[in-house]
Amino acid sequence: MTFTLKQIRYFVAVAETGSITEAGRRLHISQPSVSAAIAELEDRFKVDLFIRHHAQGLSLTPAGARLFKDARSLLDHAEELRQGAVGLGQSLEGELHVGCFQTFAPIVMPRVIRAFAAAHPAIVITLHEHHVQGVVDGLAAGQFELALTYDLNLTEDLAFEPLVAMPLHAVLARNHRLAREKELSLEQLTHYPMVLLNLPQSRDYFLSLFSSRGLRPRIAQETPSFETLRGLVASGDGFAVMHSRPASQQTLDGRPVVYRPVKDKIRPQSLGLLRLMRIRPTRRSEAFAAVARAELRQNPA
Amino acid sequence: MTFTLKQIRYFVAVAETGSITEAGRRLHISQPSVSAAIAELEDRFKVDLFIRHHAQGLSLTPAGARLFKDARSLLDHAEELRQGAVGLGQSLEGELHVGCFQTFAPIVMPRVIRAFAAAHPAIVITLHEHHVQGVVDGLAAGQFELALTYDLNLTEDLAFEPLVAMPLHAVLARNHRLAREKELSLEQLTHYPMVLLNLPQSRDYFLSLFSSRGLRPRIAQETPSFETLRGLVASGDGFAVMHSRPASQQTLDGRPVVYRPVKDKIRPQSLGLLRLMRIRPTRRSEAFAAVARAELRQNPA
DNA sequence: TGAAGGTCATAGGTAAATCCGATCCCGACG
DNA sequence: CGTCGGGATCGGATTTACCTATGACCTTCA
Repeated sequence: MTFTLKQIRYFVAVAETGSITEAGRRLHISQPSVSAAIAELEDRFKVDLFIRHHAQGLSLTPAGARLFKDARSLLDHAEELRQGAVGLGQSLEGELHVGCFQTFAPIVMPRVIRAFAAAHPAIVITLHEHHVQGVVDGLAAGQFELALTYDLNLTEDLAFEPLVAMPLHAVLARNHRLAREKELSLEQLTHYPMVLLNLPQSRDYFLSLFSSRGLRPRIAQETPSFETLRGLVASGDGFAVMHSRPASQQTLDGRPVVYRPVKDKIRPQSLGLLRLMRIRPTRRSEAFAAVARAELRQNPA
Repeated sequence: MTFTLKQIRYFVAVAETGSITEAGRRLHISQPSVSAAIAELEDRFKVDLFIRHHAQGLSLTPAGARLFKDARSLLDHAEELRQGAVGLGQSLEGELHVGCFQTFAPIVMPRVIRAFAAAHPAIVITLHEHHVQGVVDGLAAGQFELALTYDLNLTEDLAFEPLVAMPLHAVLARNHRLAREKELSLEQLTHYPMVLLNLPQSRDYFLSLFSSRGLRPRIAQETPSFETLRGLVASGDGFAVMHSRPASQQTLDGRPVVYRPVKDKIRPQSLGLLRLMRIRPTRRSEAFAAVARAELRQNPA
């Protein structure tokens, strides 16, 4: 049907050595094989590529000389692709796409990325922030090969490696009545209005924490934005509950919020590394996982 | 050892269709063949290129997506080479290298090339002028695949197609004593000084015309340049003998020369097309040969 | 909750391409 | 003229490519 890279390789070797026998030696292959490859190329292309000088090798025809240029460049191109392709899995250079649950992306990713950049300056990371299901979908769609997220919406073909246990906290304005308590119960909280994070999974999750205990908090506000949520809490619209707990106790508009542990027996949310079970990890993603482990285990958010 | 163009083709088809089965259909090939090709690529490169979604096709991993770009460009490159390669023999476009014996190159080539350019405007001709042996060597070395020359220095592996018989002429200044004669004999000429074309083959050839008849012309001047030769003749340095006979009777410096047939029985020199026996001609060189035949046969120099 | 249908992977058998050694052939060269 | 050097050809063995059939698994729909 069409020519072969191998034929092109043989052709280039012959053109370069001016001899089929010598080309065979160079390619660690027999002379008849090379001869056959050249003959087939000439047959396919309906052009004579070489002038045979009996008993003293061959030289290119004008047509052969033209093809020679193209052939070498094609071989170079193929070699480039091969280099790039093995690099795709092995090398610690190039790009790495990482997914992250959007709520704590601004909390943990800057630290992890900074540490990673220090360890692997040749890898450029692209961060993809999504809600929980979006992270899972992105993994499945191949948008990124590794993600930092909660152990939510997991399925059979996902491999989750927990890194940090994140217990539930209540978020309060510093002047909130309950801010005096060291710990809080969900029951206590329901006496006050609540501000709810409205993301596809989070919303149901947070509400279920209450409803499974027969509690029905009064929702004063909802917002899909984590920072807006903190702002609403700080300005007195109500309390909120969250697993992620930023270092800063200040909202973006400069007001103070406080975090108090929830004392109900609630399974801490697990922040960890998520990847597809069946996909073999690249060296880059392994490297990222190592950095994330070191960074988050020793120094959780 | 390394990957195959076919594997790349299969890979691209799968990436484009998002399905191994569909790619197989598109390639007119069975699904397991495609599956095997992909598996081998992933094995060679040690990277997973696709995420398998059971019962609903596959999608590219980030690594696969990177490779996809390179792969398509490599395929394009290969296709270009193929197009160019078949074009090398078949197409009436591109370049054609033609050799020509230098003495009559300025006489016949302009006409032939003009006619050829009219018939095949997409082919650009490169002219290589040499002495007779240089033309033969150039053919053998693949510098050009076709030449216009005399039937001299021919060997077994050269195919010569005579086009025009060129009888021997004497070249004289118009005021030369012998210019009055309609025809001349070599014997008559030897009474006057001779100007000799000094080219590797021509020199021996012209001298042998005389010596084989027991004549020894007196050489007044020698020159390797055809135009200089005519100039010397016109300015009275002597006569010359030649086979080629330009339309113009004027030398480059404007003086008149005349041509008179030589009446001795001398085999006319044959101007014709020369090519290598064993090399199959390209369509372009066939086209050139046709034009040269038409142009020179009907209207010899 | 099966059943049907679709997808990719694997297995086994066969056809084809690839490769090699031996040999032939043909100019070059002494 | 005989030898040599190198390309082409031949026949056979091995490897590769391909196909059909089948298995495993998932999705979808009744």
